[in-house]
Amino acid sequence: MTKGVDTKLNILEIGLDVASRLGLEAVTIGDLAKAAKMSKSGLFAHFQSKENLQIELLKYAGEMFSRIVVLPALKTEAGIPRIKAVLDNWIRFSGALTGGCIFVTASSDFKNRPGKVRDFLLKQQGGWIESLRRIAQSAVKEGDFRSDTDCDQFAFEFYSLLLGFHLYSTLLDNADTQLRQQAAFESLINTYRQESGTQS
Amino acid sequence: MTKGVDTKLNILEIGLDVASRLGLEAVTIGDLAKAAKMSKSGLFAHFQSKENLQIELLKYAGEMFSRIVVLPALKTEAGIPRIKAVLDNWIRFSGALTGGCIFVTASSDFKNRPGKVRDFLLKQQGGWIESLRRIAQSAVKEGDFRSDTDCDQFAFEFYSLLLGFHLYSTLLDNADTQLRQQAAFESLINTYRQESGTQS
DNA sequence: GACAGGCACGAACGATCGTGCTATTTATTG
DNA sequence: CAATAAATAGCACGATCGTTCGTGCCTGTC
Repeated sequence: MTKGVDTKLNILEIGLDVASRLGLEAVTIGDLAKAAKMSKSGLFAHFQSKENLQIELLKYAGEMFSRIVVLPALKTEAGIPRIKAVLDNWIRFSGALTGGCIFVTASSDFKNRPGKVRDFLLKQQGGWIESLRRIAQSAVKEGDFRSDTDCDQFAFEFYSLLLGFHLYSTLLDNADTQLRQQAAFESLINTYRQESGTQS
Repeated sequence: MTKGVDTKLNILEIGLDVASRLGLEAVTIGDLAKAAKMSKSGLFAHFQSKENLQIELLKYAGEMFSRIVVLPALKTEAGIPRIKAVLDNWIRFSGALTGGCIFVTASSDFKNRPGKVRDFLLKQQGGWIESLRRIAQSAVKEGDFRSDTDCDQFAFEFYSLLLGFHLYSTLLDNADTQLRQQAAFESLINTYRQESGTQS
């Protein structure tokens, strides 16, 4: 029973990279089998359909996302430090895949492709935005953000910056992107910052 | 000579919508032919390859983009009003296609697909960002933006907001997205605004 | 009324798509 | 080591992919 699991994880690992590059819909059973050095049917047997494979890829990526981005951030001091941690972790997660964050790619891919994959992706994205909202809220409670902060608005603006970073760093290979992202983040934080104590 | 051109424009019009929904790579000659009520071969004859079709779609979309987004903005009063015009026009352009802005979709689709299509898209995206930079620069000259403004940085942050809006409005069907976008835009503008005269 | 060119069509190509079946090999267990 | 179960491979399927080719229909010119 243990051999199958290993193989499956290997497939998912490889598939994740392919999906991040070419898109979740463009992942082909044949290509994936070739990349995993397996036969088409041997690989296919692990999933029961392509749709299932796509969902399992998203699930696998979701666990990776929690492990790398969310959970470590929650162990970081609440408030602005935690938000900074989310940013750094997200960039690390996105950089770990050849084609960048698979959720961004998949969102573009499935925005108009109804079905179980889209439904699953929507749930994941909803959870992610909700996480951002909660982290902003903890920053309010901590006194780092102003008490009248619209946390959903913050989530929107923060995620937007990530999307901008993602496009710049995957499509255009602009060398300054990291610096731009850094500057934009600090500017965003300053917009929400509670003006107590020293201020630059 | 005029019949062929008409047909071709019709194909491009339909293809643009399909490409905005499913992605530029997922546009299938067969599907497109069905949508245009033509035979596969009849449609194919207008282009000489799929790659060519994709490039012509981008070119067609680029002209539409200039006509709807950029040119009208340049006729608007320079400075913040012009920037606001770009924003409004972009949202209108994006909303005119079922799947949103085709360049955002295509960027995700071709970020790791080397070839002529990607090269062409890159040139277009470079031009667009350059336009944003220039418009920001004119806002500096007009005295609306501070004189130490990093115009490329503004372009990055502005485009990021558009990407955020795009994802929220195509994938998630959040009702508040338009308001979020509006608030984020004003917040962004205030970050760059020259503090001369009255200020809210 | 013969002729030309532009335009669209149907049929067919090799390749590949996702997905079943049936063996055969490989692991696990008694 | 034998028995059993799990994992993989081989092969074939109908459908569709991008592309080519030959043919016929229009429309206008001499």
